[in-house]
Amino acid sequence: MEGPLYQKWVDAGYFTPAPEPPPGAEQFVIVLPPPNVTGSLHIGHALNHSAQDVVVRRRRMQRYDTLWLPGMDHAGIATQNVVERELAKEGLSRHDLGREKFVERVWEWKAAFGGEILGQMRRLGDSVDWTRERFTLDPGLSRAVHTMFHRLYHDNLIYRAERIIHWCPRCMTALSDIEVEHEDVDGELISIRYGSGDHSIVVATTRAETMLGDTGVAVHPDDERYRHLVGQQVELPLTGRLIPIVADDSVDPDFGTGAVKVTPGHDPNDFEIGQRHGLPALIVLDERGNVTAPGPFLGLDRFEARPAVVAALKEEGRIVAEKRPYTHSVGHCSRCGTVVEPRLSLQWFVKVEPLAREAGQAVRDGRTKFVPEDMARRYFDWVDNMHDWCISRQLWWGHRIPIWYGPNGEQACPGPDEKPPDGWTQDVDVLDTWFSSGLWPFSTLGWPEDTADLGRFYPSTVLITGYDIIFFWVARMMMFGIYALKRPPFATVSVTGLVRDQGGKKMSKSAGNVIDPLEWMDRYGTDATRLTLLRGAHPGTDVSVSEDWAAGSRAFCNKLWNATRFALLNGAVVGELPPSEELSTPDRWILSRLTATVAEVDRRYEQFEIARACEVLYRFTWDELCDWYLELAKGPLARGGVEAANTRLVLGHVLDVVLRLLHPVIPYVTETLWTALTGAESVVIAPWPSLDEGRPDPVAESDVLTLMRLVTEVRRFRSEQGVKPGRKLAARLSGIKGSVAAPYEAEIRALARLELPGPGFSSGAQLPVDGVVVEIDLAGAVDYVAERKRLERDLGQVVKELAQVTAKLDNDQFKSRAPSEVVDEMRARQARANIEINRLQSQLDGLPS
RNA sequence: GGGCGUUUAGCUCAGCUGGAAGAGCGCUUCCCUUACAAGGAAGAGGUCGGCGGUUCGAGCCCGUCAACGCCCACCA
Repeated sequence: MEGPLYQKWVDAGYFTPAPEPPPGAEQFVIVLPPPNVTGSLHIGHALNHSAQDVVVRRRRMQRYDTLWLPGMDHAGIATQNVVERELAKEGLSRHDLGREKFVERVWEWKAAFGGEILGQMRRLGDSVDWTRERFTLDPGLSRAVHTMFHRLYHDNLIYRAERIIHWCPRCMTALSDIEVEHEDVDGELISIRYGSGDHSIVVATTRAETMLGDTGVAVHPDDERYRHLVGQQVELPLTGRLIPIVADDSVDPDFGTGAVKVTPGHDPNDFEIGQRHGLPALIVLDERGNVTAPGPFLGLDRFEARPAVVAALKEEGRIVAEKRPYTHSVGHCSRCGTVVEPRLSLQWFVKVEPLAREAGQAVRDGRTKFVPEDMARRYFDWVDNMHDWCISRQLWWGHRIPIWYGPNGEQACPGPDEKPPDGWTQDVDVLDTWFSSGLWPFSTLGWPEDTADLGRFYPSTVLITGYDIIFFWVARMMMFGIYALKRPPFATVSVTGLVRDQGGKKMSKSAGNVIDPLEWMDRYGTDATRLTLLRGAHPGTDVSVSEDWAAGSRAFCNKLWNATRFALLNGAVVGELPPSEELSTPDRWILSRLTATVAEVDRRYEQFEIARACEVLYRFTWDELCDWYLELAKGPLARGGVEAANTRLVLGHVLDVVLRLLHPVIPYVTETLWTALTGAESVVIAPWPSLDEGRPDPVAESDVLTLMRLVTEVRRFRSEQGVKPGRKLAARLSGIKGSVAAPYEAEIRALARLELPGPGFSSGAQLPVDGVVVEIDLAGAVDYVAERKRLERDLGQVVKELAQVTAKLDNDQFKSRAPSEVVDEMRARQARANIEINRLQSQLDGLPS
């Protein structure tokens, strides 16, 4: 039913806000983190989108002016890689096509295969406004990107400089810090002697090949071992070059030999040392990672060059100690896994400090709140320590940098409506994909134009996202939003955890523990999949999911289905409820429990405690509604008359309310059941339940508790005595007259399977409960076979324990106690066991055969 | 190297401001009772990671140790 229902909702326009904001309605806007155009729905999306959908659907039912805007990110490197791989199959590279043709090809790819995830979002039930779908490369959004760049440039917040950046030799582009993943790698620390005799110094390195680019050696200024060498020159092996020894505070005298080889062209620290001491930066690796230094290594790949350089050094007797295993952290390209190479290169940067300061301030002064609050700390860690952001990428897929260069080396940044001077050429690089993502909360609404949507829907109310992207994405939206519109882009950032497997491990393809939400939707249904994830979605904490949970969620949906079916078969209707005085105690009880449920569910939702809300609803529906109320309703329904009419109304009402409460979590099942129950158009646009729809009734609650205790006591007695569930017991309920349970004797008898006492009744067992005594005639009622089996089992257990007494004492006690004590203890245990055996045996003997 | 988090029943996890230990799954026993066997009824199972402290009272607060996990990072 899922597909047609979703289509019905879209066709009816439920997810699209009214053309004009309804008078008096407050806005509720949620920012969808735009998935990559190459993406496919994974379990993390499923959790995140479900959580967002819950919040949005509830607000919509509460009659907020609600917008959830969908769209996709062009995902620069990721997408370009996909298309490049496709071209490779045809034996082509992007250079064979040329820039224009290649970009065309990417657009064709997008039209044919991109955006698969949008269909998957429909499937998941995301109640997004498809009429406002956006893509980061749409003309409007590109205009926003250009405008933003233009403004930042003229505010001196964007600059171009030669810096050491992370370079991916496979993608052949610069990367920002966040596109690099650090991983511990086992390497070797190699000690090399530079210079000779008194004029020599030993340095340590893990990247031997970079020595080809060394232009100095640095030591700590206070290091006595090397003081005499500072200012001198040593010979760089294999090259014959002389390089100076400099003194620099950044050197740790306790690490390695206390002397550092300085490679300003390929190491960020070394670059800074080089700047301080006027050491030139040599580039010895090209953009593919091949050696460019003249000599025998020219053209070798960096990983071929490393052993080759070591071998050559060895031959010259330059390797001092044996190479030592050394674990250190190495950066990898987050897109392709290639080891990144630090490389000096001319790139564009955003000057982050002033923007990040504002972004931090907005959270510090409470304009934007984190839920849970602790998550703000992670955010501060990030915004307070951000480096300048490298935004240029040597790619073709993306927003081209809006800078033009003149014939004499001038540069200009015209605005989106200005023309660059004739004959000038545009920068060939594109912008980091996160640059446009950072504008998402307002570029999607028409900024920089002063559109109606922008006024109506900015800033947004809440952002719901996993903590894994707080840093790069959230921080960037905050910086840009505050810069462009003077207000942070959202009032609340609600953080969800990551989805993990049953062992709490992160899901990854290599670990083979990935759960595919699409497969779950096939096997358990979309609603069960959503419920499974949401039942674990405590704010900010990771969710461990498993098949068991999914099966449990499916069972819940099924339970709800069957309960509603039962209600409809018995004529449940939604209508005006009779006054409480006319209702039975169970009717008043369930209405009272409903009030409590509405109140608690609402409170939990309000605080993003979706898991708690689900739990409360689960408990109410299953334990109270199905296990007790439905059972208690069967009597009145069968008896007919006013009782039955009232019960039908109460049942219809309770289901009406509980289905509306559940709708945000399990939209499809609730839509089907609620429309069947009410005959109304759709639960999507039904009003959110209010407290008025329940009736608190402490007296009914306590009375029904008594009734439950009576039934449960009898059931326990039956179970313990081995009475078959099907067998009815003759019983007298003495003292029930005048008790609160009096009107429900019939219900109690039905639920506990008790018959009226007949002639010759004899009271064999008495169960006192709240002033009522249930007297049961045991004649012929007890299943002595079952009782005998039970006693025999217990007896066997005690005999076994007796046999183990000696062994247990050996293990546990013998060493630490005096032998006489041990013997005493053993005798005591044997005595206790024998008493128990005798007791059980005599009970067994006393049973009728 | 820095920061954060977790540790409660066999498994996965709740437990709000300290006031008599909870759920789901699994397990045991019985039951196809006309909404539901993807179900019903009744049970077993925990020294709340260790140690120390505060308190009339600690799963919850403080200290400390341990194990596990995550994030950040320009340690040659």
